[in-house]
Parts: sequence; C-alpha cells; structure tokens
Amino acid sequence: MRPTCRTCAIRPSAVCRALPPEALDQINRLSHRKHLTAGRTLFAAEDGDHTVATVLAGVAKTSVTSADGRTQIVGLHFPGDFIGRPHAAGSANMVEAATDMDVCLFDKSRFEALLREHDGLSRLLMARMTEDLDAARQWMFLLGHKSAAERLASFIALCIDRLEPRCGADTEAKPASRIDLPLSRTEIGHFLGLTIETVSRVLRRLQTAGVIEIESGRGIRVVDREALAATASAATD
Amino acid sequence: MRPTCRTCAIRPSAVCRALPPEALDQINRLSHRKHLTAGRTLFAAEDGDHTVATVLAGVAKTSVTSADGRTQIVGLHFPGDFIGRPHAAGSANMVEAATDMDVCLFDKSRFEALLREHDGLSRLLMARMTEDLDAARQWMFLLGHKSAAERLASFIALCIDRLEPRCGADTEAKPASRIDLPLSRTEIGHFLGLTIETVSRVLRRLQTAGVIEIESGRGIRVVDREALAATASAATD
DNA sequence: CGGACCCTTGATATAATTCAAGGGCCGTGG
DNA sequence: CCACGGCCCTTGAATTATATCAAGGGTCCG
Repeated sequence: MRPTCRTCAIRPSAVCRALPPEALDQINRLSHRKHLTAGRTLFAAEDGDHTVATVLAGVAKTSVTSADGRTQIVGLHFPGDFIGRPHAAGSANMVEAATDMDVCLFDKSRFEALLREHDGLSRLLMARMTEDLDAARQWMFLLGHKSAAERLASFIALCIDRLEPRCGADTEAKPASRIDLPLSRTEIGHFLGLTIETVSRVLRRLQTAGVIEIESGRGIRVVDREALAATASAATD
Repeated sequence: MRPTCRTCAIRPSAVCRALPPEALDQINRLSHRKHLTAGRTLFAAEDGDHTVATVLAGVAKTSVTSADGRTQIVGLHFPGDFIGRPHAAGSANMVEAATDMDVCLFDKSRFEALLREHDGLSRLLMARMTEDLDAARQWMFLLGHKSAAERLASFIALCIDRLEPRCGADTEAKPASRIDLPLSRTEIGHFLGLTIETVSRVLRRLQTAGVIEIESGRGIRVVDREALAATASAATD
C-alpha cells in the first residue's frame, strides 16, 4: 500500500501538521514521495527551483561554494524539516542528500496556494523559518568563536539531538547513545570550518578523553553526555 | 508636522510597501516612530518581545553571547530592514542600536493581524526572511573559510552597499565613495570572528595596499572598488 | 590482487591570537 | 587653560591553534 498523508509517520513533526484533517486528501494528491541515494542533488544552484520538500528520513545538506572551490555546509535538514523557498527566488546554494533519504515533494506554486488557503500553515512555516535563522546564527557563533573541540562536540550533540531514536515519552536518563554521523569526515570539516585532519584528530582526542567512542566509520557512541555538553558549552542557548 | 506612513521615505524599501494605499492610514495608527541613541537595546534577550520594527535610519545589530562572555554579532539591520519574529517565540538574542537610529515600531500581535489581512505583506515578509537566511549563510561561509583580509573587505563592501547614499538612478561609475562604518573596531571583530588587533592591522594593510583610506575614527573611503571586491572575493554569490 | 577511497597520524608552517605597551581624542574638573 | 583619566585604537613581540604537507593504513569492490 502506498503511504499516504493520513498514515505519514513524520507528519506530527512536519509543517503539514498545521493542516486540518479535511485537507489531508488534498495535500496527498499534491505531494509525492521520492527516495534519494546519498550524494544525489535535491535542488541544484541555478535551478529554477520549482519544488519544496519535507524530509521524511535521512539527512540533507545545504552548501555554499566559492569560485575557488572552498565549500561551507550552511545547513543540515533532518526528518521533519522543511526545505524550500516559498514566495522567494531560487538561491545559488545547493541542496544534496547527505545520506540515503526519503523526501516528500510539493510543486512550489501549489504549495504557495496552500499557504494562502491555510493560515495555520503559513504561520507555522514562518515560525520554522525563524528557527532556521536562529540555528544559522547559533552556527555563526560556533564558526566565529568556538575551538575545534567545541565545534565537534556541538556537532555531535546536534546529531544526537536530531537523530537519536526517541523511546516514546521517555525523558529518563539515556546512559550511552549511539548514532551514525550523517556526514563524512570531509563534510564535517566543511560544516565546522575545519580541515579533515583536524576533525580526525579532535575526534580521537574526544575518544581518549572518554567522552565518545568511535566505531568503525561513521558510527559513534556517546559515553559521557555531560562531558559532551560541557565541551560543546558556550551558548547553545 | 509628524511624519506619517504616507510621507515615509523608506516605505518603498520596507515591507510596508506591500500594503495597498488604502491601508496606509490604518498602519499609521498602529505604528509609532522612536529615536534610539547608539548602544540602546531594542529587543532584550529574555524579553517578552511584543514588538516588531522597521529600521528607518541608522544600523542595529543582533548578537549572540555565550555564558563565558564571548560575543558574536550575527546580523546587521540597515534602513528598510524588518526586525522581529512574527508567529515565533522570542529568542535569546539581543538587538541593539549600533549607531543612533530611528525605528518604526508595531505591536507584534497587531502586526500578525495585518499579516493575516494582507496576503501581499505576508508574502513579502517571507521573502525577506529567506533573504535574511541567505545572508546568514553567506556569513557562515565567511566565518568558516575566509581570511582576515577577505572578511574585512566583505564587511566594507556590505556597508558600502547598504549605506552609501544612492544618487538617484545613478548606475554610473562611482569613483571614490566614503561612509562611516556603523561599528566600532571591537564590534567589527565580533561580527567577523576576529580580535580587535587583527581588525586594526588588516585595515591598515588594506590602506597600505591602496584599497581604502582610513579617516579618523569610523570614516572610511574606498579608493579602489575593484580591488575591494577582489579581496572580498570568494562567493558573494 | 590491485586500486580507489577515506580516514588517521606525524612533522612543519603560518595566520591569527594573546600579551604588552603606547598614542590620540574627549570630556571633566581643578 | 591645562591636567587627568577613560576609552578606543594602533603597533610590536611572542605564542598557539589549526592548516598544510606528507605518508601510511584500513576497507570495500571489481
């Protein structure tokens, strides 16, 4: 059975949750799901950008690249996140799948029509955009002032926060949590404004310090949550 | 005579331009102008944040400060810019007047009502927020990858772009343009992720290189626009 | 088996910070 | 009027975190 908006697992955390139940069939007709393998581009720079999307599973990255080839990842998009620029022109930035992922796509102009029709959706989207801006500004602090160790710790904390499987309404202590980092070492460097070598070294140092445990490749286990938060420190507020 | 929305000089560049002429009297009643001296806080962190604003004159700054006192300026707000978080909760960030300035204030909930009433305003605001996000991301590239000289050049180019008095529809070559930088050396450092000493040194180096001329204090004259743009280089796209 | 790709580790270089001191400007008060 | 302190900016010397350069190791896949 094809998945539908009615049965959509991430709807509660997506902007679609602002739509009334009556509208679900409508948006179900307007949207379609798509699977993307890691590395595939979702929106290209220069693209007409006639689409907006919600992340269903996996992680996407938005990056800025300069003429001389330097790259900065300026945003990660986790499940539930909205990607797109309604009522705005396309940008020079590129959005790509960082991992294998599933997305739910809408035609941009149809989505804009939805925004006009459903005031709640418009309001929620505006709130989301404000959050995105806050996140970008938080990252500006990281890039402007944090040490390499603080950057890595912040990154891992972010990933844990967004990717760790939530055990229902479990607010309890979670002793040791493991995730797969959604980015390669090179990409982590591009996200944190560091070189791949520094990323590798600092990750090792965090392991030696007993904060994390590095499994082969992208797997990571947080041994000491408090130490991680303390290392990330400096204004996550 | 009190200035009114009808005669407002920056309206063409503010979000208010999306409102139909019939609504001008209405928003005139809803808004009020205020003068702020440099350093005054516009929105405090922790504040209830019941206000939104348009910058009429002068420059405001938004900054993130960590527990240990490190500060990052994460956004500048020039004349015509909108400041505020409609349909979103207040943030931990602080917005202050960087220079003496005039703002036009709206009660947040009344402004939200305006958004609901006037679809065009809502759309324009969304476009503005997207631009703000783009600008923040552009700055993330700067903070992550640019050298001190590139950062200073980018900053000066930004200020020139937003503050230089436009001579009507003059697209002609402008040989040498001068402005007052809206930030002190310390603040420039906080905006660019550099120390005050580095800012001072690199500014001097740019002068020696014949790119700019530093007048006493904040005054600056761009001697070689091309060289400035070239130094700022790296992805302003 | 070979090669590509990614990651790690070490040695060296360097840009920017930190530490330290001095200069200019301005308003206050003698 | 001049002296004084405060504030901000500049400049120099020493330090350091991170980048760069260079090499080697693991794993996957054809």
